[in-house]
Amino acid sequence: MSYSYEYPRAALTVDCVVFGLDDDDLKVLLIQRDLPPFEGRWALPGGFVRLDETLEESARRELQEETGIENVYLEQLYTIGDVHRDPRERVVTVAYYALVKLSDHRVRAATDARSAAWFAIDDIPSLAFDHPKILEMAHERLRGKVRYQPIGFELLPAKFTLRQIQDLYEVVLDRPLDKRNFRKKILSMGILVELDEVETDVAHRAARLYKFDRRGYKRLSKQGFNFEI
Amino acid sequence: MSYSYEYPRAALTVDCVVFGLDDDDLKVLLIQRDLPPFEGRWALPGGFVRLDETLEESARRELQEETGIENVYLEQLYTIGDVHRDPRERVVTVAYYALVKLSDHRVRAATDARSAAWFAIDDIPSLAFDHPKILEMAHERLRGKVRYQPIGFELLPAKFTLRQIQDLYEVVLDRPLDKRNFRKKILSMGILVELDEVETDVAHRAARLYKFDRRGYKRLSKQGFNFEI
DNA sequence: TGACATAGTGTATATATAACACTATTATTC
DNA sequence: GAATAATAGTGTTATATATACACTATGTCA
Repeated sequence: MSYSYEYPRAALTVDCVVFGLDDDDLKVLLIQRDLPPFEGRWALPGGFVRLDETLEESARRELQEETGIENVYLEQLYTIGDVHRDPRERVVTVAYYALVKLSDHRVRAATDARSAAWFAIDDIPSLAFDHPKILEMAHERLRGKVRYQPIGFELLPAKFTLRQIQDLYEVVLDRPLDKRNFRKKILSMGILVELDEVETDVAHRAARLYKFDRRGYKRLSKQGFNFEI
Repeated sequence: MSYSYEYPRAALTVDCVVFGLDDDDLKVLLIQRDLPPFEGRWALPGGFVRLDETLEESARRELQEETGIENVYLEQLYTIGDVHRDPRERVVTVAYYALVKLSDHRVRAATDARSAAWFAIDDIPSLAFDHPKILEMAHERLRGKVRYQPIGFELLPAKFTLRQIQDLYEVVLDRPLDKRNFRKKILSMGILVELDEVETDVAHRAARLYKFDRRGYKRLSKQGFNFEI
């Protein structure tokens, strides 16, 4: 079976930059290519867009097929259409990125990929295509995003400590934050609810638990507030 | 002549949201469609991506062909790929936006378009496809961008007054700004050079002229500084 | 020379950010 | 059960930034 068109068409793909939050490390999910071009090289998970799915659905499906990862919140990053970015033919790719909690997502390789694995952000192997550029872009966007939007609450358990949020921010921003200032700021935003519980099974003073107040969060997001930490 | 592929492919288009800065009005460039679907309806200028041009080159070419406008600085906005956004077949579009000085750009209609014209941002006719959504997105992005980057210096003449920049910002932000605070802020950024000249041919005290300091600007952009007005 | 139109200027207040160190609580160990 | 270890939790001060606000200066034109 083949499909004909009056004018030539570019192939359309999606690529995903999935950042994984380790306890104190930011990692990226890569797959090892099983087919030419760049056979054997590491690359961003991704693949061809089908006609019956939206771009985001494509990204989600490819991610699932190639790495086994599901249920992530993807955000569109950029569309790259340089004429010769793929040696075979014209390929335009829509890049997405996501931030997930690493421990929630055991990877497993599947179709089209020899294997999938997490790599520390500052120890990335040589990548296929223009994927280094895409990865760099996504990393920059992630760091930028943190500055004006609270991120990552979906990465925390339902109940969490303030220290856990701070760790999350420190990993993404890659710098230490002042505990008192951080707590002041994040509490003043009114998106956390203090619970009547503390953490258990720790060999030191137990920290208070909080939960995320989705309604307060939505109210703030609409106002386009600043989240300078 | 026809082109065949093993798998079906989406058509790939670009669409341009060009904002035009009038003296005290923000306008948008639209074309009237000359062909079905949506024949006769107003729409964003745009069209199919050719295989030998990048996405941005496509956008630039379509803009030139349909409206006669050239030499604008386009920025990628978003890629929209809803499955049924075009009634004919699957069409994925990469949207770009730009801000230009309206008086510099006389429009003239051309291929595929009955006519091209500027419309005030709050008086937009019913648009084809999902173009209302794209326009809304671009408008939001433009307003957001102003907040953290100095914009629009390329829209001013080589020598300009502080009042002219302030007008520009007031139009984009759609609210009045305090003259003293604005001047303080913009001068403190070190991207303007005070000239030894004043404007001429005005029926009142002449304002001092400034020019834009490109080097200072580049230095600042790299640091990702804030430009809250 | 007086009316007009816009240029140009400074201060006080409120708010946000940044820097900084000690006490409190709990589990564990001896 | 006292000492130790580990992290939780807490306020103040200094500095920088943002906001609000009104009058004088200078030129043109009638």
